[in-house]
Amino acid sequence: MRRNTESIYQQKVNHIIDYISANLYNPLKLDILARQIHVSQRQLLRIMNSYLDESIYTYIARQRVERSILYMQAKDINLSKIAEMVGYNNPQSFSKAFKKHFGISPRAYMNTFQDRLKGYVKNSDNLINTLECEICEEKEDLELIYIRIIGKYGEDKPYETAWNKLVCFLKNNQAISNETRYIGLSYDNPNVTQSEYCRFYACASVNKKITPTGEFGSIKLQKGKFAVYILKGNYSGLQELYNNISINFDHTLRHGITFEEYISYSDINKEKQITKVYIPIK
DNA sequence: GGAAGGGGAGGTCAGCTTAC
DNA sequence: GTAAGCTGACCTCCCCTTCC
Repeated sequence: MRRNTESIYQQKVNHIIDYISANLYNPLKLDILARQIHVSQRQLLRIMNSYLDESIYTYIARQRVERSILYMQAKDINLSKIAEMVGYNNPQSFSKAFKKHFGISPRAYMNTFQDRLKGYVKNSDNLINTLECEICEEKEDLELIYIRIIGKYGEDKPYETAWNKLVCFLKNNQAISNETRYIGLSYDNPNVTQSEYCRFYACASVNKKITPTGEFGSIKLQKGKFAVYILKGNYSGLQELYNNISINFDHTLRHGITFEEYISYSDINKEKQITKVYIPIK
């Protein structure tokens, strides 16, 4: 493939992936998506097949049922509502798609999840004490430039390559300053999404307008309140921290905190060896 | 000449409706 | 929650044209 074409395609893929992520509850017909990036429906299929390693239709269906898992973790939402929230017009279609993907019905999955929570509550006091957590508020939206990695979280080589590419891109655009923040966005829960499909965005904040090209994209983190978990030392304890946070949902719920969306990010500060994991909250 | 992109045809399957 | 039947959207293949 020609270099220029590849660069254009990567931008189109970035746009479509971000569009799907933000519009899962809407009809995502092929013609609508094709219009988003000004290509024919056939060309859209070709481009996405080659970059996603799965058809766009499979990708959308997978995103929908995986997103539904997150909504199931909130109380007082029934299956009909969840089906609607992830783009299904009726719960039957949602149930069918869910069972095809996970092998069990949504109702069975929710029951299993509630049982796990009950087990967690019994032992929660010890766990709570091991987590250092604070609430912070970001006063301004954060403009970010990102490069996407799809694959197992924490794989050294692709992550190092991505961060190096990002820094190089920023340097070329004279966009690095002392105030630059390096942020990792984790969009998928590896306990739900197969590791080879997990999406991680290596991001850096920018305080001037930059037009992303090729594999780089731009994204805005909304201002608001966050629960911030802090990991001191190297990254070897990061996985354990994420595990603790994921089973700590009930702890946060009992403190009046609910999840709006499963977008967490790590604020990376290599000099101080501190990683902050942010969970957006209401 | 090779890459990119479109057209057509036939098969497949997701989604919807309905019934239980 | 499950199953059957129907419909339309999607996928795949092959071939052709256009573009660089």
